[in-house]
Amino acid sequence: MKRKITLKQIARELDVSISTVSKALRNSIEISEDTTQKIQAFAKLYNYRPNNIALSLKNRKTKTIGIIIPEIVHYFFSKVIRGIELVANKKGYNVIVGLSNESFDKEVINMEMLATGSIDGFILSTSRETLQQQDYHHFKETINQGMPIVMFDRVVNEINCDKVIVDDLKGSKIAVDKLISNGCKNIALITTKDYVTVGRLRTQGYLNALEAFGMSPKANLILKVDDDLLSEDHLEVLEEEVELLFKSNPKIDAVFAVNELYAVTAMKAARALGLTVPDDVQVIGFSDGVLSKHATPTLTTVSQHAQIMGEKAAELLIERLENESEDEDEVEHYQTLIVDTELIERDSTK
Amino acid sequence: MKRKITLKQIARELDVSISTVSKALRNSIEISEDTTQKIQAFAKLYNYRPNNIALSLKNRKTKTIGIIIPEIVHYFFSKVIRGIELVANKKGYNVIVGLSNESFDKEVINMEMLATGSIDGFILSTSRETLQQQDYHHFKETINQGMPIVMFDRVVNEINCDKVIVDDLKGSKIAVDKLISNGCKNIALITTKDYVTVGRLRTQGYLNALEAFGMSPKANLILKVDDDLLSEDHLEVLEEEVELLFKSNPKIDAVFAVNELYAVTAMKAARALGLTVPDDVQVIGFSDGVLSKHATPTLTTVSQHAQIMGEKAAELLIERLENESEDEDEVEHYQTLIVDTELIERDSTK
DNA sequence: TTGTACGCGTTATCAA
DNA sequence: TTGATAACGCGTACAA
Repeated sequence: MKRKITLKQIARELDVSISTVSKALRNSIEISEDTTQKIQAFAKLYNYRPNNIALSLKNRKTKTIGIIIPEIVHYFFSKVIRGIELVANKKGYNVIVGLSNESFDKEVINMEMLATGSIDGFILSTSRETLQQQDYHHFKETINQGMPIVMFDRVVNEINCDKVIVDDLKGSKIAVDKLISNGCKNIALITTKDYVTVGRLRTQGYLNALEAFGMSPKANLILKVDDDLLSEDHLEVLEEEVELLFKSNPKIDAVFAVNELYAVTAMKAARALGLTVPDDVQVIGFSDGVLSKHATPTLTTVSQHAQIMGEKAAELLIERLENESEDEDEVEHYQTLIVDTELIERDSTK
Repeated sequence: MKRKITLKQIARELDVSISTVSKALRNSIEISEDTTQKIQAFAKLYNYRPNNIALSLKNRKTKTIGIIIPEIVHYFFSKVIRGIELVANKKGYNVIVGLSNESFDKEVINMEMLATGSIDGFILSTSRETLQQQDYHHFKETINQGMPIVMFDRVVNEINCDKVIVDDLKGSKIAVDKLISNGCKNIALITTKDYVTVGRLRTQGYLNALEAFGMSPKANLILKVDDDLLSEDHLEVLEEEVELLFKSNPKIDAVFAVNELYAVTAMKAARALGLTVPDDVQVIGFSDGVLSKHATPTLTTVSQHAQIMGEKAAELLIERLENESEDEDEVEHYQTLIVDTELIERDSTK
C-alpha cells in the first residue's frame, strides 16, 4: 500500500529541492532538460498527482460547487444536478451535494458546513420550511462573506443574487390555453397551498388563461392540496381528495395539475369513476418526469427543462467565480435567467 | 463584504498570538479566563469558523466521501445517495458526487479528480462500460494508494473491498415463486443482456424458480433487451419488442421483468393487445420506484431498499475510515453486506 | 499564562 | 540552473 506521493518525497528520493521538482513538473524553462526528464519520469512512475487540498489552500479556491436542494429522490432535482455536474465537470469543477430535506435547520447547517472553505459558491433551491418561515439570514450572510449564490426554481426574490427560474406563470397559462382551445369548459385545477411559490404562480397562470378567454374561475373546481401529501404515506389521502373533486363536479372535462403526481392521480381517479382520458377528461401536468412518460395514457405536460436550468445555473456561478478575482467588487449586477417551458403533447389531451 | 475571518486576523486585531487565539477558541485551560472571554466574544462577533481546507490539509482527512454512480436521474441511485448522505451527515461527513454517465473514461477521470486529496474514500457503483471492458485498474490503484472503496449494487467480484449488494438471485426467485404459486404456467422474462450483472443474476433467479417447480424454461419466453434501450429515445423499440413477445406467445399469463420500466412496458403492451392485468396477465417488476407506485394498475415489485443500501455503504466506509488510523494495516478483511429484498405486492398480481 | 516554531503540500519569489 | 523561503490557515509540542 503505497501512500500518495508528494513533491517532498520525490525531492528527497532524487536528491533535489522541492521547488526544483515543482518547477520541473510544470515544465519550467528554469530547469535543465536533464533534470526535468529525470523528475518527470520518476513522477510518472509513482503516478504523482498534486494534492487538491494543498492547492485549494494555496489558491483560496476549491474548484468545487456546493449544491443544496430539498430532496434528491425527485426527477426534477436530480436532473438539475445532472445539468450542473455536466457544466461543472467540463470546467474542472466538482460538485458537492447537501440535502435540506425540506428543513430549515438542515439547510442552514449544511450551508455552514460547506461555506467554511469547502466550496467556492452555492447553487441552491430553497427548502419549503425556509419559504414558510421567510428567514433568509443564512443566504444574506453567505453572500456577505463573499460567497456567491445562484438560486434556481424555488428562489427568494428579496435576496440579491443570480437566479434561474422557469416561467411558471406562462407555462401553466399555455397549458390551460391548450385545454380551452381543445374545447374544455370545466377545467379543474389541482395545486398546492399558496405558500409554495411555484404552486401559487401556476395557479395564477391557470386563472390568467381562464380570464383571457372570458371564463370565470369556479372555486369548487380548484383543489389546493396540502403539500405534505407529496410524501408517499399520504398518497391515499391525496387520491381521496381528487376523487371527491370529480364526484362533486361531474361536469369536469379537463384537469390541469401543478405537478406530475397530481396529474397521474387525476387520471387514476377519472378512470376509477369510469371516465376515459382524454375522451371524457383531458389532463395536463407540470414537470416532465418518468411518470409523465410512462403513465397510461402518456401524460401531456409542461416541461421545465430541468437539466438546462442546472446548466445555466452552473454557468452563471462559474462565470461569477472566475471573474470576481479580476475586478474587485464592482461586478455585481445580478441576472435572473428565465428558462422557457415547453408543452409536451402526449396522449392525455386531444 | 467582509471576507471570512482567520485566526491570524483575530490575533492581529486583539494583539495576541495566533496560538493564543487558537487555544482560547478551543477552551484550553492554558489561557486565562479573561483573554478567553475576550477572544471568544470577538470570534463570535465576526462569526469565526475554522477553515475546512486548512484542517483537511493538516489532518490529512477531508471528512468527505466521494460517490461515483453511472446516472443520477434514476430512482434507485438517487435513493442510495439519500441514504449515504443521511449517515454521512450524521457523522460529520460531506458527500461529493461524480457521475460516470455509464462511461468508463468518465468514471476514471472522475475518480482521479477526487482521489487526489479531495476525499477520504469512495462509494461507487460501476458503469456499464467498465463492466463490459472488464478494466478495473482504476479501482485497484485507488485501493493501493490507501483509499478505501465501498461498492454497491453493480460490484466487481475480483476487486477486494467492502460491498453492499442485493440478493438479486433470491429476490427474483421469490417473485417468480409468487407467480407460479398464483397459478401461472407461462411466465415470460424480460431482462437485459447478460453482461449486466444484475440482469444476469435476476435471470438466473427466474430459472431457479422454474426449476424448483419442475417447469422447464422456454427460450421464446425470454426476451433479452439491449440495455441501451433504457435510454429514453429507444422507448419505442422496446415497446415493439415487448409487444412482439406477447404476440408470438399468446399463452403468456405472467411476466417477470428485471426493472420497473420493462414491467410497466409489459403492462402497456398487454393492455394494447386487449389483455387485462392481473386477470389475464400478472406482472412483477424489480426496483420499487415511482413508476411501480403510480402505474395502472400499481405494480407488484421486488424492492431493493435502495436507501438502506446507501446507509450501509456509508457505515461501512466511515467505519473503515475511522479505524484505519489506529491499527496500521492489518485491519482489512472486507465485508459483503447483503441487503434483503422484499416483495411488495400491489395490484398487478392476484 | 502566553508565544514560537513546525508541519500538512503547493507554488511563487528571490537568492545563490 | 537550482535551492531556500514564505505563504495559504490551522493545531500543537515546546519554549519562555
